[in-house]
Amino acid sequence: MTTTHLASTPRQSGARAVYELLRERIITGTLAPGERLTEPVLAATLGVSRTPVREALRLLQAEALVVELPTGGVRVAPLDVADARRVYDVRARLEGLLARDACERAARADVARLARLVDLMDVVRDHDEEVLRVGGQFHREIEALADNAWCSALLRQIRGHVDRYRALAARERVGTTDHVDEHRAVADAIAAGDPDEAERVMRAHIDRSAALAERALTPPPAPPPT
Amino acid sequence: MTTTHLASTPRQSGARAVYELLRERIITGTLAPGERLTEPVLAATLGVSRTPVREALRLLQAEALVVELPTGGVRVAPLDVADARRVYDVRARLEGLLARDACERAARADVARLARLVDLMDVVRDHDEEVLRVGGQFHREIEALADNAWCSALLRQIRGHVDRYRALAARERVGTTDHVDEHRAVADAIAAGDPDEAERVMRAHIDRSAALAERALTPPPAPPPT
DNA sequence: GGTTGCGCACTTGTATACAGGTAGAGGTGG
DNA sequence: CCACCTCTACCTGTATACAAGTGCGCAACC
Repeated sequence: MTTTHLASTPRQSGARAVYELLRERIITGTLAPGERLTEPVLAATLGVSRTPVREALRLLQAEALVVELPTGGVRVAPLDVADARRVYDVRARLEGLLARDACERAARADVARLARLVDLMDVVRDHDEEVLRVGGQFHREIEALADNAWCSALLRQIRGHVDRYRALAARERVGTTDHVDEHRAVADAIAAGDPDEAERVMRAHIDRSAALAERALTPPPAPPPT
Repeated sequence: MTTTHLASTPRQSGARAVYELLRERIITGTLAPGERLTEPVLAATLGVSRTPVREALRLLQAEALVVELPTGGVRVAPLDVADARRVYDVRARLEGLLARDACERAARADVARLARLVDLMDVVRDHDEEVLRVGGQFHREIEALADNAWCSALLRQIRGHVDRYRALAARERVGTTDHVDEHRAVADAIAAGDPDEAERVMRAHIDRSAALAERALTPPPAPPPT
C-alpha cells in the first residue's frame, strides 16, 4: 500500500454510521427499490437528528444508491434488470484492470497465495457457500495486490450495485466447476507474468458471471419443461 | 436515452451551486492540492451558511476531490503525479466500454456524424485549441451514443481527476496528427460495426494520451539536448 | 535556554428553528 | 357523478445555536 490518499480515514461519526446502515439496507433490499426516504422518519427511526441523515443521503446519492426526486428529497434507486448487464460490464473492466496491475506487482509469495486459494476453492467446490466465500477472498486478494486505489474506489461503488442484483437473485446458482477453473486461469496468468492474459481472463470470468446473473434475474419467461 | 435514472435531476439548490463551484476550483487548481477547507470560511466567502457547504463537501468527498482529515474536516485531495497513470488506466477502460456500446447502437446517421467530426478535426488540425474542442465533442458524442448511464457516471468522476492533471500540465502538447488518426480509427471501427475493435482502438487512444500526459507532467528530469 | 504545562481560539459534528413549496385530500359547484 | 379549486399537512432546504475535541501559542518553571 504505497499510494493511499483515498479511503484513509475510518472515523466513525454518527453520520458515517447512518450511511453504513442505510447502504447495507439498500443493498440487501431491506429498503425496497423506489421507496421514498424522508429525513424526519429516518432521523426518528435511527434516533439522530436530520443533519447526519442528510449527510448520509448525500453520500449515498453520490454513489447512486439513492436518486434525487425532481421535487427534492430522495428515494432508493430503482432496480432495472436491464441495467444489470451494464453494471457487470463496468465491473469486468475494473476487475480486469486490477488483475493486470496485480500481475505486474505480484511477488513469488503472492502467486503462491493465489494458487493456494484456488486449490482451496477446488476442495470445497461442492459447497456453494464456501465457493462463494473463498472466491470473494480471491478477488479481494487480487485487489490488494493491484494496489490501485482509484480502481478500488470505483469498484467499491460498483460492487454495491452488483450486490443489489445478487440479493435480488435469491440464490445465485454458481457454475461451480467453471468458477474454479476460471479463477485458476486468472491465477495461472498472473503466475506466468502475463498481464494481458490476466486482464483478458478476469474480464471473461466476470462476463460469464454476468451471464449467469442475467439468467437468474429473468426466470419469468418460461420455466423449461423438465 | 432510455435507461436514465441516474443524473436525472438538474435542480439548482444552493448546495448544488456550492458543489459545482468548489469542484470547478479544485479541478482548475484555484484551490490548491492539499489545501485545508474550513466550513466557516467557505460559508462566509460564498455567502451561505455552513449547511450547504457541508453538503457540497460530502459530495466532493464521495468523488475523492477532497479527502477527510483524521481529525475531521477535509482538504483538497493531493495530486500525486504517480497516480495520473492509474486514473488514465481507468478512463481508458471506461471509454473503451463506451466505444463498444456506441458501436452496438450506432445508426447510420450516427456514424455519419462521427465521420464529420473527424473530418472537421482534420481540417483544424493545426489549431490545438480547436483540435481539443472538436476532440472533446467526439468523445461526448460517443458517450451519448453508448447510452450507458453507469459508465457515464463513473467516467464523470474520473474525468474530474483527469482534468486536474491536465490543468497541471499547463499546455498539453497534443500530437495532433496522431490524435486525429486515432479518432478516425475509432470512427472507422464503429462504422464497420466491430465492437471489439472499437473498444481496443479507443483504449489504445487513451493509453497514448496517458503517455503524453505523463511526459508533460514530468519535465524536471533532464531537458533533452536539442 | 529548553521544556513542559495550561489556556484559548477554532473547528467540527449535532441539534433545532424557520421559511418556502408541493402533493394530496376534501369539499363544492357544474 | 365528475372536475376543479382550496386548504392543510408535510417535507425539504437553509440558517442558527450548542457542545465537545484538537491543536497552538504563551508563559512559567526547571
